[in-house]
Amino acid sequence: MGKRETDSKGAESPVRFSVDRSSPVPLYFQLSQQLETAIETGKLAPGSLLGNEIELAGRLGLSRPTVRQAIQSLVDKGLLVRRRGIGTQVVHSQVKRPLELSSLYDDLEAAGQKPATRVLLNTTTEATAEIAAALGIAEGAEVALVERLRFTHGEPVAHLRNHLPAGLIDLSTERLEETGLYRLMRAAGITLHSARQAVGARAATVEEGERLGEPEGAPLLTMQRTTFDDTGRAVEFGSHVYRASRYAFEFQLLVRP
Amino acid sequence: MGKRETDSKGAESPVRFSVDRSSPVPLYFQLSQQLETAIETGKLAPGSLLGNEIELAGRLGLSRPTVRQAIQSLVDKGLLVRRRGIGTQVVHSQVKRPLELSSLYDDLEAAGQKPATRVLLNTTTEATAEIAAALGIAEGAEVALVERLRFTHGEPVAHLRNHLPAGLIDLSTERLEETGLYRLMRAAGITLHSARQAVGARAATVEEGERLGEPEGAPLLTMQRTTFDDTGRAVEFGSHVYRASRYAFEFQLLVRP
DNA sequence: CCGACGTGATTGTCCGGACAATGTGACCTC
DNA sequence: GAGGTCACATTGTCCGGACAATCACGTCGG
Repeated sequence: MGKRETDSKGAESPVRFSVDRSSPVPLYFQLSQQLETAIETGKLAPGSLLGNEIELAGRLGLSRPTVRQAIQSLVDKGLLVRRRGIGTQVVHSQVKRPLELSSLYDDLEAAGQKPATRVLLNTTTEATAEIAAALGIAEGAEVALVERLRFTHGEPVAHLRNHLPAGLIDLSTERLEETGLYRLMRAAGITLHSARQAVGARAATVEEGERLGEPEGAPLLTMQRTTFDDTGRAVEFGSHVYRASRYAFEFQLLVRP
Repeated sequence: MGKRETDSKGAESPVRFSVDRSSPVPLYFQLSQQLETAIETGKLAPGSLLGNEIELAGRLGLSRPTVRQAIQSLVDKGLLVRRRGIGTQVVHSQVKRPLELSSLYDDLEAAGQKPATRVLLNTTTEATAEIAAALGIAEGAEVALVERLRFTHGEPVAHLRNHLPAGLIDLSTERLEETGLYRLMRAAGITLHSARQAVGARAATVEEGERLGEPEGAPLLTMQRTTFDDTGRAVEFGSHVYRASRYAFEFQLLVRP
């Protein structure tokens, strides 16, 4: 298919933006949200120019740095591309989410599935050497241990095993069956910052097969993840197993030059 | 007057930074690189404060916006955390790479392995419906097709199959055996922008097992990836298979609030 | 003794301007 | 007509300043 599209550059600012100076929401954020909405709804066509920053600033009654800040945030999101001497263009690829640190629960819910959780285990134990190393605590220290089965449409999808430092949050089995672990942590005031992940595959053991409804030797997706909050403290270590026949990781990622 | 004696912040600047105004390298970038180096080498200890922006600007002979720009770039990388009223802290978790869009070749090379490539196929073919949809071209259109085996230490690690729009770059078999595909594309002036990936697992077929030295039914990691350049054009569709016993995806990701 | 309050420190937001670097397109020369 | 040259448009970088928002901590009052 031809890449060339009708370069109708005549369409000058079909979209009207405005900011509310009495709002506590930062001006650049108001603008970036309006821009993002216009892009997502197609009001700003892919490939179209955005109009130069100075004129845009003048039209909105903002300064150029403020407009630049708004634009930059969308460039960081991958929605816009700046070209010196040309202007700022709307990227016309299907950018969705640049791989958020989301729980499986959120993933499934976003995919329109209705996730359910069965808590198999909710207790405390002593950290093994592996767990202690991942969480940065002493071997033998007390840690919370949660094992869950995650279902969609009544079918098991994954077996989730999580270790958390003792006393970090209150893990009620009821709430664990209602929502995802990350939501509970965020609700407890923990600000997640980064995670280190490893994704691999292996054959199912007999026990794993029984739990997940797969035969022995069936391929399973594995993920191990250590999550850190913004102080650098490890707040969670997860060791998860997914049915490869039912689940795959899908994500979008951006290039940061 | 009741001057404050608790001047604890004064002892917080053991590192000296400097900028070269005659260099064509932007000042904020010079500073951010020096900061990054200081963090990586441990000269700036994890958890330590950075000294407030105004003082830092004055010490370097820069303006505060410039210093802020340098700091912000490292905050975006996950190396620093800003706290209003407190200061800017060095994160003390082991941040490595926030999941770049890298080729397997670069991954292996960075891991200290010595990757080798054998080109199995380097030709053109007609796009199937799946390929056409992934690349956004017409079904039956001509596409380049490359199949490679990737080795480390003489052992096969992955089987890579790539489809590219016809005529995008010149795919010489020799260069494909020397380096990775992404490097060739970048060298051809293509600026990679984003990619959509799916990672899953499945059991090896007989043929796959023979190619990779695994028995039939062995678990394999699979990845499908469509890569886009900054105009939104799809430049590559890859369908890859990795030996799960020899390879796993490892990466770090950041939370973008 | 303990909580409310204020104060200082620091980052967050915003402004207006200046010049540099870069890519496009028209113009000019050969 | 082909190719190089130059003006123009646009983003990139940088400055100096101003005020607001937020957090830690010491002080004061109950």
